[in-house]
Amino acid sequence: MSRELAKTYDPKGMEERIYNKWIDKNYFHAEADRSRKPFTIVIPPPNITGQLHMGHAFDNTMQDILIRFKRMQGYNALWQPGCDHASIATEVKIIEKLKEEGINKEDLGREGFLKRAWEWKEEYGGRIVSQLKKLGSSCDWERERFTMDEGCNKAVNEVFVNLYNKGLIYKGNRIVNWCPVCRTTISDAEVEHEEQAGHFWHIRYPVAGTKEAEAMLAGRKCESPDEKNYVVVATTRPETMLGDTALAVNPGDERYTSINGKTVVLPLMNSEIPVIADSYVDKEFGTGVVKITPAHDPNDFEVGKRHGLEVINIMNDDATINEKGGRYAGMERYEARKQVVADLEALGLLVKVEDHSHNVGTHDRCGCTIEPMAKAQWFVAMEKLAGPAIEVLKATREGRDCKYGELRFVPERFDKTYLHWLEGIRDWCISRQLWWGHRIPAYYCGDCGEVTVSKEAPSKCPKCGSVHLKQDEDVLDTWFSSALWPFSTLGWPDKTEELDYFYPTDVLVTGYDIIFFWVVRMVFSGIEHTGHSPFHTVLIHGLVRDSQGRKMSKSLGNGIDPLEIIDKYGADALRLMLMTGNAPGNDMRFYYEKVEACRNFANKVWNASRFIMMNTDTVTSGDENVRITKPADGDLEPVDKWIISRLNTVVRDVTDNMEKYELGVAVQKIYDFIWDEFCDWYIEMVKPRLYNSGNTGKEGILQDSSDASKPAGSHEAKLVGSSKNAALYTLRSVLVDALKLLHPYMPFITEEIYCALRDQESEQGFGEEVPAESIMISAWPVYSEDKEYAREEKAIETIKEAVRGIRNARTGMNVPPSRKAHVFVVAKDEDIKTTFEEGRLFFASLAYASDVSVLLGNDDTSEGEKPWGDDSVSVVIPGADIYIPFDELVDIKQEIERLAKEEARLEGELKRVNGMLSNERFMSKAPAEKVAEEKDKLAKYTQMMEQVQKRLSQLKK
RNA sequence: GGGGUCUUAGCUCAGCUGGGAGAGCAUCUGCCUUACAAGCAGAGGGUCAUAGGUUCGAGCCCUAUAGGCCCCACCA
Repeated sequence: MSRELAKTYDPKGMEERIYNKWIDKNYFHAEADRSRKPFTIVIPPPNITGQLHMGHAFDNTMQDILIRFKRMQGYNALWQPGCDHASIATEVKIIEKLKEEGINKEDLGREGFLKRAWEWKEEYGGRIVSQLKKLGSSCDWERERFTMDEGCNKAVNEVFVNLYNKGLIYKGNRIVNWCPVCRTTISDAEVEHEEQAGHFWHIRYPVAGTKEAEAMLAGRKCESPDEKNYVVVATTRPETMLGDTALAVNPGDERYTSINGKTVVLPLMNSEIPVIADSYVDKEFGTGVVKITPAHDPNDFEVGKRHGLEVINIMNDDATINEKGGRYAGMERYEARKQVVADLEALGLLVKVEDHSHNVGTHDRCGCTIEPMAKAQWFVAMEKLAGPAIEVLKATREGRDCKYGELRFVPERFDKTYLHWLEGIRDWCISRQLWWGHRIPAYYCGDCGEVTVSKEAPSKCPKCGSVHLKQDEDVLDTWFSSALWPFSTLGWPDKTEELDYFYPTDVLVTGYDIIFFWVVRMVFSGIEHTGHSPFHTVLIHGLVRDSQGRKMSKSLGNGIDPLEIIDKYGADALRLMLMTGNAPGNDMRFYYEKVEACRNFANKVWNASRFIMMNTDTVTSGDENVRITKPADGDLEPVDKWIISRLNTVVRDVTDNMEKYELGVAVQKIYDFIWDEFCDWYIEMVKPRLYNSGNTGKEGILQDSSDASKPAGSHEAKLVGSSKNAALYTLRSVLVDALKLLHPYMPFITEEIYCALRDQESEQGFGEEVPAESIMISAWPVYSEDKEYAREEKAIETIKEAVRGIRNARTGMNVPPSRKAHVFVVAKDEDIKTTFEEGRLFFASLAYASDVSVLLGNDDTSEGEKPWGDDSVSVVIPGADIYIPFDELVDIKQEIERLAKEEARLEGELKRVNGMLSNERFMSKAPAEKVAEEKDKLAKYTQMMEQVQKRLSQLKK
């Protein structure tokens, strides 16, 4: 029974059916198994709030390709899936949804809110997973995890307590990035800097005790002021002066030695503040005097610490001015700025306003301008953790052994990004003023104030015994739990079999935009808690942009939904499109034309397979005993050996490329092999053998046989004519291997065809001893020296050259394919003659020949007798002259022109080759191989040149 | 301010450790050749940004320049 393929490739319905089969068969599942080598990838957990976008499609296609490739190579491949709770992103969405219902989160209270959040998770958490399935992702769904599940929470608490006890987590009052919209702190990595046009306000601060100060305190302009009694400060943020606690000058700045140590009166606030000297101040910049606002600037904070200055936070959490800001209290920060400037001007204290562009920090999520504020928060001390994370990469790069394992980036250039970030890293603020997330396991005693950090909630204060304990209200940065993902998902901190077997994992696949957020943190966490880098390779990819090169974004509305593409073109086409034609780590653009091209390729594969199956059917159907069998080497024709040899090379190269993560290059080779070599050449070459009954002197019809190649112990089998059998067997076996190479990229169509081939009743002709029940668990093809046929490769190349030459000449003269002609091949030697004789049948068909005569050419004798006649088109290829008598169709003038063009081309080649070979330095310094190669070319071109010139002289007579 | 990256055919991009410039799309010319018109056979089209250097040999390595993009950075 054979299963027929539909006429046109149509992924609809097929993909889902196949995916369900894979799930049913449990192919994606991996168990720890000491007898096999593991290969592990942990998925970058998508946010539960997320919808599959092109970035996910790109990222997960790459992972699936690697996993499927390794699985077929025999590795015990685990792709560990799961989702991220995405603390702030999710909380924001839930708040939005509540808002629609007219509820705000405080109404619900913490517990009520969390209940809603978990409901949300249940509702949307599965959506992204089902979308990943549509893409074909072969994740081990039985092992699906969530960054906020019980196990991950256990890991988080373990790590927090552990780091706290080591002094690597601490609570401190420091400047943090405060988002006034989200009302929470964020980490440095979440701040985006953007250049903004702003101003430089030059402000006078009067020296205390002067008449200028008196006037200001009295609330009026000073009449005829003495500039010497003012200190002028330039600032970009005048409103922060409300919290100034000093002015600072450089200790070496002679302009200001006289006022150093004196006090000035802070305008508007009318408090006295000192002028201090600190080397932080740059003499060259601005006026050389800096206002110091320790509560709202990280540098000022440091200066303040050095000089024991008061830290006055003048803002509320929503960035309005608080009661410390005097009469500006209640104003929004930019409104306050306006008012402050106006008031200064009224007091005659504004010297000038300059245009000035400066960097402003914004929150990457909401875009709001970050307010630096001094706050008591939890931090991870980074210096000690960063060291090993730097070392493991450097050691790997320098080829040194490292006790933490290995770590490399592909492409390599990203290790600079990684190192640079780590080398300049500052402590990581991990507490967030949110509810959705891992709550900080710190407990405060209501009586003695003792802080207890503990995995389990303590029942009483360990210091005073009080039971009035209150857990910290804050939750952890979402990346704190993601950082543990490679090992928390495998059971850590428990010593599980999975952890022992699958960890450290192998490859991490992610976009370059996630290196700081996630990769860095996984590496130092992995090393700190497990002693190993969590993976040896980080495969980095770029962004998928729209056709104009813009980032896909919601606000632009230029996003393309991968699910729509899958629906229309199939997941295979989308996957191929994402993997093709772009270099590792580079961004790519999305074009519908590209997807279409990939869909067309799928159709090509589909139809080639259909062709092969149809031809198998015509031979085997109607007679149960007819089988396609593995041909003896002697039954293979040169074309068969040629394609087998070519495939063999492709197998080697593709495997090599994939092992080096060159996925785009690899698939290009598969594509070219299938389309150009297999479909456009091999199938065409083999057609005459399939269609004609009598060919090449070998048996072409069904016959009884007692051939030894008959499968042992089989029933009375009939063999197909051996040439036809060899052709069909080769077609099928090459197709199967090509499908296998393609499978990681296009899993669905390759599975569909593989199974159809398998079902077709001709198992011995399948191409492998025992076909697997699914291509995804079949064995990856391996290169074999036995499959190299150098002689046949060369022979077929020669024929291809002849065919191309003939087609070219015919097109040049506008000869339609229907106009067949006798083709005379005059071979220069026996080898070439044999080549054409052996290939006569398909050569004739490809060259539109009515008949082919192959002669052994002898330059001297061929002069007289010319069976092809004078009015012939001639084609010169290495090793042979080809003549096609077209009589009335041949325009001698045109023919001369064509040959003259060829002569000119050869002349150029000869000039180049001769130039190289006459260059003494080339001859002495270039490798012998290269020199020999050039000598061969010289011989080839010389011969061709002679042929062309001879023919030209004949024609010109 | 530091770092990275790009500049190759009309468009979008490949080109792996240096050894005769490629693909897809687009354009032009023929073909409904019984797997495929989502196809087949051909064709045109590129001083590989510019200038130096290393080398027998450079799209590829080095330096500088111009332009584009990205990331990082506490000069108020």
